[in-house]
Amino acid sequence: MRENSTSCLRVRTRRAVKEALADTALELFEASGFEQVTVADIAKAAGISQRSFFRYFGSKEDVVLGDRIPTAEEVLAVLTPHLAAHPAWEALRLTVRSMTQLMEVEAEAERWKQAVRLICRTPGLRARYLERHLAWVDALVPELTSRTGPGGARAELKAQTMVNTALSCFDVALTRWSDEEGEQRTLAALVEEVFGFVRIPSEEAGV
Amino acid sequence: MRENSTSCLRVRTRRAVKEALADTALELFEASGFEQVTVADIAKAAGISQRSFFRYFGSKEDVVLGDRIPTAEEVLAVLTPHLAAHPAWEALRLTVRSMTQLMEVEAEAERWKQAVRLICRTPGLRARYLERHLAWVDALVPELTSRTGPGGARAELKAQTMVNTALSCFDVALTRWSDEEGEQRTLAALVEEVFGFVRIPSEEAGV
DNA sequence: GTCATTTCTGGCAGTGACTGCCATCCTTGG
DNA sequence: CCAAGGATGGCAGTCACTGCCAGAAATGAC
Repeated sequence: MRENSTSCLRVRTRRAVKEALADTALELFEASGFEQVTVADIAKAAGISQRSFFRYFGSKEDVVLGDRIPTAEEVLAVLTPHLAAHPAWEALRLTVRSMTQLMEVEAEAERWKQAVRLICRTPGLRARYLERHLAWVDALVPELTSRTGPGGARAELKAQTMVNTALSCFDVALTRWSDEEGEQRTLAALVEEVFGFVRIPSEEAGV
Repeated sequence: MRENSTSCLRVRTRRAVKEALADTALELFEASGFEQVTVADIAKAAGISQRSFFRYFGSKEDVVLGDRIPTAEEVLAVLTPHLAAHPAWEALRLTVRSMTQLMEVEAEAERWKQAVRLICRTPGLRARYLERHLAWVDALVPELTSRTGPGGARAELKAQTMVNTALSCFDVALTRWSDEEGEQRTLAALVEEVFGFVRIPSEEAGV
């Protein structure tokens, strides 16, 4: 197949350029702050045109948030099996824990940590980050609604509450994790601790 | 005093113009969607220059979010007395309930409802809205930290979790409320129901 | 009423993020 | 070597937003 060999090499090059571009940009952001750095600055530092920058990243914010954040489909794929074997809140906890492990293992932990710190420090980025969370909520709620009890509207309300609460817990853990410099605490351990603060009584076994 | 009489009249005019401007803009947003409407459109429809628009609203998003959303200081002022008389989680619940009542009473309920619907429908607005929530979190967490237990870092972590969870509950209730057309359910009642799903065990009375 | 001060206003130019279009490469498979 | 397709750069244009400036209007002191 022609397309295969072509893309095999092209894709690799493309990915390498994208990686280098992200490195350059993050370095500049770290030094001068996200908003102070213009796209023109990044492009010049990376030796490409401004136009090409937007061929690699849909927006300036994408350089930071980029592909690091799982899509709604990925999260849903993690949730579904857990949901088959556990009650709803437990399944959410396990899902969040699985995601943290994905993030830490990938040898990009330090870069991800740097990105999260940048996100927490920049309101605009933080907002975009939360926007992605919303996509997760929309994807997870329907899956959960049927499991949270009988009542239609009430079940959906509870599902929304649970998902939002779980993501809040994740957010708190992630923020704290990115701030801890000296301590070696695992993100997963922080998630466990934060989830330990919250109880969601189950209604599945009867009222 | 000269400045007093001046501002007394000027401020009133200014407020009226701002109100009319917001009405015009919301009408356009409702009809064509937030992103489809340009600032130039709003200005033309309101009969002012584009430049003047930005003298009344700091950004296009401010027309929707505007002054409707309480500031961090206001929320803190509501929380503090509750915190003196109740355990932390209970105080947060009462605080959220108080805020809902503020929003419903003000005879602007329908307009606020319309705004919330617009916010929920527009990702960018939703993100900005959540950004304001973050300001609340930053303001409320310090006040709560001392009340959530003895341990320093752990207490702060728990406080962050509680505040974020409470705001999630508020958010879920508000979203549902804005969607309900026929039903006459109170926002406060919805808040009660949503908070009913969540338990935050207190550690204050001993480990 | 007159005058000086303050405030509001529109216009204009400029920045910064982003997009569409087009000409030009440069790689790749045949 | 050649044709096809992807990658690139440049250019013009949109949109949100800002600073600057000059003119109009309201305001307060006299």
